[in-house]
Amino acid sequence: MRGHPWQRLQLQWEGLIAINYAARAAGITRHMRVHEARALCPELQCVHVETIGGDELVDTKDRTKQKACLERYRKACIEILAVLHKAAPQAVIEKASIDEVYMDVTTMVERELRERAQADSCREAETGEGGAHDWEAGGSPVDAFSWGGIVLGGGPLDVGSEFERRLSIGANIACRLRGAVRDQLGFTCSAGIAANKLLAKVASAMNKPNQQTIVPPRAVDEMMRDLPLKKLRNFGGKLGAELAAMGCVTAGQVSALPHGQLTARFGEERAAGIARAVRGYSDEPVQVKELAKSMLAAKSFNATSAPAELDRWLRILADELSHRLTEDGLTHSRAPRTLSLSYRGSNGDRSKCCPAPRPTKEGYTVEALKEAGSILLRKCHDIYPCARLALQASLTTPDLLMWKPQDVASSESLNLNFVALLQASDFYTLPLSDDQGAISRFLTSATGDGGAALPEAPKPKKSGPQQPSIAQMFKRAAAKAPPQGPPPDQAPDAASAQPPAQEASPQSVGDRGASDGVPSNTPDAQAGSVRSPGQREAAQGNAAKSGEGGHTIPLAEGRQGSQDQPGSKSPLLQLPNSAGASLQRQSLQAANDVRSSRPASDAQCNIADRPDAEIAAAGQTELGRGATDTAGVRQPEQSQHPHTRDPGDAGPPGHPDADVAATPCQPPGGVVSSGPAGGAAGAQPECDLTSVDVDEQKRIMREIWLRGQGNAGRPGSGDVGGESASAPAVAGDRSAKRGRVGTAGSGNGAAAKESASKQMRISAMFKAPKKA
DNA sequence: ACGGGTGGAACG
DNA sequence: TCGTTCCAC
Repeated sequence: MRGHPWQRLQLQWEGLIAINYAARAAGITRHMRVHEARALCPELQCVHVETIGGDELVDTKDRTKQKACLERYRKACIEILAVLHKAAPQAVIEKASIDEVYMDVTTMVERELRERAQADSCREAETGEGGAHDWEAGGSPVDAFSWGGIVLGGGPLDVGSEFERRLSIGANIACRLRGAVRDQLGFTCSAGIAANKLLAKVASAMNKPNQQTIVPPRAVDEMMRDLPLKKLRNFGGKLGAELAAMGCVTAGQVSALPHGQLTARFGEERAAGIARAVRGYSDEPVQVKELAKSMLAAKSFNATSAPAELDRWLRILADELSHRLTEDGLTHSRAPRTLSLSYRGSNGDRSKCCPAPRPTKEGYTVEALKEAGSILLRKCHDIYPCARLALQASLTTPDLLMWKPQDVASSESLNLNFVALLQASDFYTLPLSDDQGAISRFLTSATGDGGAALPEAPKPKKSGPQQPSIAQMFKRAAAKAPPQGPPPDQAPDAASAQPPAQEASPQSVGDRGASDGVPSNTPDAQAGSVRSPGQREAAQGNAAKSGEGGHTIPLAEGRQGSQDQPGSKSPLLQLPNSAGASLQRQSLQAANDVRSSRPASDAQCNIADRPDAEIAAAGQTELGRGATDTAGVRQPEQSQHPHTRDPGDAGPPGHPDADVAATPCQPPGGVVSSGPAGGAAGAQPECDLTSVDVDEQKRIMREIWLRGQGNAGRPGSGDVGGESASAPAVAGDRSAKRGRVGTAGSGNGAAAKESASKQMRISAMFKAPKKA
């Protein structure tokens, strides 16, 4: 609703689906009909969700002909994530929903703590005065208390408590983040700052429009006592109903239940989980999560038994899905694994699924998907009368990356986690633009051919000499961009000379949209603007050479003369986000998977609600990490009620407090490290694609991708270290950067093996989905 | 008139 | 491991 009168609400068909706070104050609620709402507020303006299908020229939203399209909100979500990444480069970010994120800002908090300590000791040395930081005077880089937020249990925060000092820094961060989102995108949000995700989420909802709430551990008991159970995540459904049947409406009431009653009803394990949750304890880690694992296009309609009707809807669903899938493939280098058709038929909701069809050289066409859907549909014998159809694809995880968890900077010393939940309820009331968006355009311009908007696919031609190498493609593209691109004669050959050091490009392609405060709505810019933490780190490490927005990846094809010589430079491509981004994102995911098996404390932010979303954050001490903590910070606070810990002395079975070997955190040499080794490993890019037109970048990425797909079916193609230009190397590990791409040759055997195996997985990714 | 998406657990 | 259903949000 940015820039629009508060009266505007969002409408879907006849019902209101997003109600801003001003309208709520007027008594308008969700699901109200327009005329009902207007009775309460005559000047009310409603905006319909964007739709696809039907006749686009007739502006009337027709439920019987069109389906809602949420693309705008997915894009906005990506924009928000990009802003958060930029504003909090070290944070672990978990996208919890389209308008919520959790952020673990532990490392940022600890860095701040270290800097303050350092400043203190400097001052002490200079002035001879005491070194204690003057928290209240705000002499720190960031004044701890100017942006705090609402402190539960009564403020201000206690500067005598280390934990509360951490919370205050977390609150500063949350506040800065909210400001960045608001300034750059126009969305307001709320936040909760607490010791774990559970508390942060609850807190973020406590003071709603555009505020943030801090939960010091001392306030938890009171906070939980009267908290309605439904406000607790996972307690809103059946579980909540069962507990209600046992006479419990608040979390406190459940806490007060006799021990045996819970276990009798739910069993030992589940009861323990419930008991912990209602007391505000949680050790669920914040996990790097930004990529959707599945995609769904669905439509409900009046029950019909006409096959042609279903066929028509199926086409519309396939159309939407095909474009989303193609876009996803291009930006994240992955493909759908399964395709499933869900329907509401005579026996209720059912589904059928099959391996996803492989993309043709047109990418994912409407036809391919629709055909697959039709086949599934024929297997549904109880489908008529049908009142709903949904086409869903599960996506492969691009496990391109095999970084060890310890390679990932953000996995270091987690003593305090923060989660930011970004909720933009106003999200759903974004004004419509004149531009209907890419998907609509596809539909209107090419009814029978959803691929019309895609560029002409190059003939895959068996890897003949006439097919330009990937390196050549990029080189040519770069050469075609004279204004910014390096002179053609300076773009070195893939196998020979080293390029001159790249100047840091002022801005990545992906940054352009958000950095100037003008939200960009083009798919290209959007896709490019997301950056994983890992990618950011890599970008920082190589900033001087690579340019901030690009990601350097080694080129797989062709022989590389000096592959195994230490310090030799492998030819590298400078890609704008896309493939490189997913690489590192995955590695972080892997790291987090590991981390989740040990005790981790978390904190969380919660950004919610448009005209004002909100951020919640939580902080807490981590248990189970000892002297190996790389930060060297020993937490004295464990007795101070870190809320990831169980109330009792002895943790219940499976409690994370159990001994867990601490994983020493090593800098990811060559990837994140900026030291000599890392610097050497970071070979110069062959050409800087950030200077190339975005469309051209996409076209190339698409070609690479399709090439890989095309090879998939051919036996023997796409092999590791092959000479063919089939599978592009998309790798970011150290050994690859040393030029060991695709070979299992000399040098460190293990490293070579690792590299080879990685290469294999990369190739596999470009092949057909399993069991195609 | 609870529509349109997501993610995850459980189960055969 | 796969296909399917159910659940929660």
